[in-house]
Amino acid sequence: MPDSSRRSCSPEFALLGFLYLQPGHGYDLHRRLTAELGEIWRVSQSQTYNILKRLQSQGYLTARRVTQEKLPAMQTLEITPAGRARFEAWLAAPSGGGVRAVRLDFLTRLYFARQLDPSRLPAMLADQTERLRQTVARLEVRQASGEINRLSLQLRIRQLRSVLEWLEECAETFTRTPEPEDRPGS
Amino acid sequence: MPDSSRRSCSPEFALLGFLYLQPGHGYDLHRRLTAELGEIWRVSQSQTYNILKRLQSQGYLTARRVTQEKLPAMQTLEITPAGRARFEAWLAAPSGGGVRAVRLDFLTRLYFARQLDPSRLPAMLADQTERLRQTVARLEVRQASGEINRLSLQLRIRQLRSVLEWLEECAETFTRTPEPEDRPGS
DNA sequence: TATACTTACTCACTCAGTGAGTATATCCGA
DNA sequence: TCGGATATACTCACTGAGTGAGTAAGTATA
Repeated sequence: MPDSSRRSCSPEFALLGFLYLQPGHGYDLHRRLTAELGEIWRVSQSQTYNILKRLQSQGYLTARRVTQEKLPAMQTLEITPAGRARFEAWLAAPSGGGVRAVRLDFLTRLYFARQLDPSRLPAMLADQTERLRQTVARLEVRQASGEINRLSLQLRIRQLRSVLEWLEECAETFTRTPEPEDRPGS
Repeated sequence: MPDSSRRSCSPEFALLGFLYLQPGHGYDLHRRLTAELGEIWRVSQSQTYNILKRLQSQGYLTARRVTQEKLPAMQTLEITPAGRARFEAWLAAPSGGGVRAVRLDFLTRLYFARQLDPSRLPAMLADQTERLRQTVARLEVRQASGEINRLSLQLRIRQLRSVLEWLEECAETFTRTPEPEDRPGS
């Protein structure tokens, strides 16, 4: 794994989540991913297929070939019980305490929690805030050797603080609009 | 490539840069990387070797086997003219306008520019600031569909703004201490 | 009638990254 | 003195991230 606390560095849980909500096929899942979470995950079509293939080989999805009248044949993907369990575990577990984890993992969890269990949103936001505070505290006492390492550390701390501010704004947004209106697939 | 503007998503230029300054071998380069730029690049030893092997296969480095009296044999790596050119081009070219580019690419360039041509530092900082301002401006007019995409966009803008603040602090640091005292390899 | 787009996917490739393993030498304490 | 920890210096096999081009059909458009 690249740097730190990478539970999911690819949109695998987003894809799993779409299929948790309803079955679908690769082409469509890619479109939904870019439409619904395009500011979070920027993946190519082939990469989407790569991930789906892996999820399938790991037993989280099953595929069924469907021939269509006029359009090319497609593989309808369905989530397995193992896949459902995996997704639920992911959704319930906290995200990491880094910037990246918030930008990717946490935001994706927000997206699904909003649709599946909006009552958990305040707790999720509070937990994440706490986690980030801990990370900041840890970095603040850390000493780096050399000017560049010090600057890098300062940058990371600043970044984390701005995530904390953003989380406050987030909390506001969700208390203002407790019910999601723009449900996907409608 | 993962998300956006990834000129160098691995410490290849840092390694090339170390060898630009003086020849060395893999083990030592990895140690220097973690010591000098450990807050920027967090790579395993084997990954360092992977990158070095690639640089070698691309003709930017040459290796020479050296047998030692008591210690294991090692490969001394030397930069080629093509490698020097590549490094110089990288050092002179601007970094991307994203957070990641600053955290990785730009900071690494700062590290080397400080040693090789400190007079360019103010210009580098100014250029990078300008680039980031442009990115912010671009994102501010962009509209995202859906609450989550909007939140993600707001987060990115906040992140960029905090990088801008950090750049100001950076400029201060470098005007206060124009001469680097902690040169490596001394 | 040509051509360009949409649907739906496949393939071959490079790069990122890890974790364990190998082999030798030195140091340090019981 | 003997055994274990640590340092030097790499290697290997593996999974996963990511791209870009290609394929093959139907459908709209000019």
